[in-house]
Amino acid sequence: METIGIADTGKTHMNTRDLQYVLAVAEHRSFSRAAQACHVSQSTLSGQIKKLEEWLGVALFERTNRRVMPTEVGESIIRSAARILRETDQIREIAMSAQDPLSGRFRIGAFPTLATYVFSKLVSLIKTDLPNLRLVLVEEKTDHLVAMLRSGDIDAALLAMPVHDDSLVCRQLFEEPFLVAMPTGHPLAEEPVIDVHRLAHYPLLLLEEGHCLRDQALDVCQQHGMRVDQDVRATGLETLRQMVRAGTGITLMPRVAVRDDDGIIYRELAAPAPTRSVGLFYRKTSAKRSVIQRIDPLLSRLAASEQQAA
Amino acid sequence: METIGIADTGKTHMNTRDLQYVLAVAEHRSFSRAAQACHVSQSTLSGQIKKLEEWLGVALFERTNRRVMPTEVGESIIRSAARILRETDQIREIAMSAQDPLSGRFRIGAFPTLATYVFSKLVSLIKTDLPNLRLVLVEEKTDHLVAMLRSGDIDAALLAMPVHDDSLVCRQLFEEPFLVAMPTGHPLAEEPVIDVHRLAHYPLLLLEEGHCLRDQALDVCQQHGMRVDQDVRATGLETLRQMVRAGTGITLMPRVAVRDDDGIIYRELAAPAPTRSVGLFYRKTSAKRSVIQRIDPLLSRLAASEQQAA
DNA sequence: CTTTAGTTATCGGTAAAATCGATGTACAAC
DNA sequence: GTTGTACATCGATTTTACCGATAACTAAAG
Repeated sequence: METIGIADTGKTHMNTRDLQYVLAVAEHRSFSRAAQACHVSQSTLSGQIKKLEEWLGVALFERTNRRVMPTEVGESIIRSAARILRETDQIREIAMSAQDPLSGRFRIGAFPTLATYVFSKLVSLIKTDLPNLRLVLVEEKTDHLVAMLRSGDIDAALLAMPVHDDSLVCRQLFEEPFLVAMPTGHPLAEEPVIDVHRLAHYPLLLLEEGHCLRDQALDVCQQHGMRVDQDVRATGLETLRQMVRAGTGITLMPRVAVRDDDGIIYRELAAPAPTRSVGLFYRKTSAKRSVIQRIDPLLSRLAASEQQAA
Repeated sequence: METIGIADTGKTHMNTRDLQYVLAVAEHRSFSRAAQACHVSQSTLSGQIKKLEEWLGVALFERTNRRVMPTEVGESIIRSAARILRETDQIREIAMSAQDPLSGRFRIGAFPTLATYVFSKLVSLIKTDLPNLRLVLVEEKTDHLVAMLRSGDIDAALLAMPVHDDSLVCRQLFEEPFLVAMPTGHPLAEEPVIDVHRLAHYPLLLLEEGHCLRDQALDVCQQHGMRVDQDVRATGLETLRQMVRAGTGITLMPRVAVRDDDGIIYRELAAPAPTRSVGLFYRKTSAKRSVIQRIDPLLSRLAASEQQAA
């Protein structure tokens, strides 16, 4: 029969197997040899090719008993089929190389007053322990990070606890005390350890709205009846540090941000010292849990070294 | 379960249907809506995606009850899947547009002493009647054309009959008488119609080996005891014509090649005049039979106009 | 002309896969 | 809690792919 007109074969979709059959026939120029190559019976291969041809409404091959050759359309379609099979191979390759989740991309976020001090160390730890992991670092304020976590824009985030979001789970990493930062010559600098109540006399400099460090500091203030310098809103922790050095006031500073610094004196607070708790957050459903499980101990080591440095 | 490790799902091949499922989920960000869009039940779609994921060994989507989002690998694979579906669409388009065989490529051959005189007319006929047909013309000697026909390098050929090849079929087009071509002033020119036996006195100029016109002329010679000028072997019909004009000798010329020509006189041969029969040859199994059936009448008209011109 | 060896096409039965509908399970909102 | 809504799972059914045997055909050899 001529292959004009559309036969309803009930077939709805193409199968890569069929395309391989087609390519095999095109290559071997024989149904039976192609069938051997595909490890199916000749009848199966003939039948499948026939169905495909009926579905397409065109003959892919011109059959002689001595020879099988592609038709003109067949040639075009064979080229397309080859492209498709290359692409399916690529899918398998993508999947294969992703079998090892440690060689993928991992997007992790941290809020600004932590990110600066943690990311560089995190990067060097990851580089040695998980060299194939492509790390993407995101420094955003906490609210934004939570939104990104939920929408899948990042895989994990270092956040100050607590964060109330049922779709997320958390592993606590370290508890970090706040220290008092003051300019050299400040009256409080005379004591090696400062009782929180002493701070009531000195209005605290804070970061602008939205920074969780601001909220944490505000918490401390409210608990101990401290005052806040309402006129100053620093945009970043380093700016805040400069202000302290310039004698504008004093502030609370998380320990990660503490460093030897001309013009500034850091003093611990007396127990029970106010702290902030940092945890690693990720979606309960995250597909990257295996990566997270590997990163977790690294972060713990990082946390331990922080404690030790103090 | 984590998607690490290779699960043997018995699955062997990818189906475009599955890829459409994947794309639908990626688009609708929901299994149930995707299922609706694909006109299958949600259970089917879930099951198929799951099987695909197991086969690939990676999760394509991260599922929450409120949200479905592609994993990192998922994104890559979704892009590949989109490319594959585009390509399968193209296959269908190729097949569709080939439904009309009259818009394809048609490769036709003719032997040299015919091609020159027939192809130009054939082209103009096709251009008006089958404007979408892309015509490829091949001028080769008969043996080569037969080989090309058999191997599928051309779809049809105009050949001098008979051609003995069981894989080919033939439709006779026209029977073409040979005329005698001689220089002006030749003794034979005095008669309006020449009896074949008169030619015995004048050795015939012939084409070189391999040309079917040579074989045809040799046949005529043997049948009527004519002689051949063994020293001359023209490489083409126009060369032969120049030789005749130069007075080198006389020759037989098929009527298609006859034209008003200074220095040459053509004379018909007395009945039963020797002829050559030209037919259209194509493979029994040719996928282009529908095109051939449309070209056939055009060739007949061409043949008729030849007869009439005489 | 008959035989033989090689090809593709076809048929019936069987194994496997896709599908459906119903149900299970988890989560979020109220 | 309760309800609503999502995805996962299960068993029965339909559809599909597959095989083996065989038919139909061709080319070449006897």
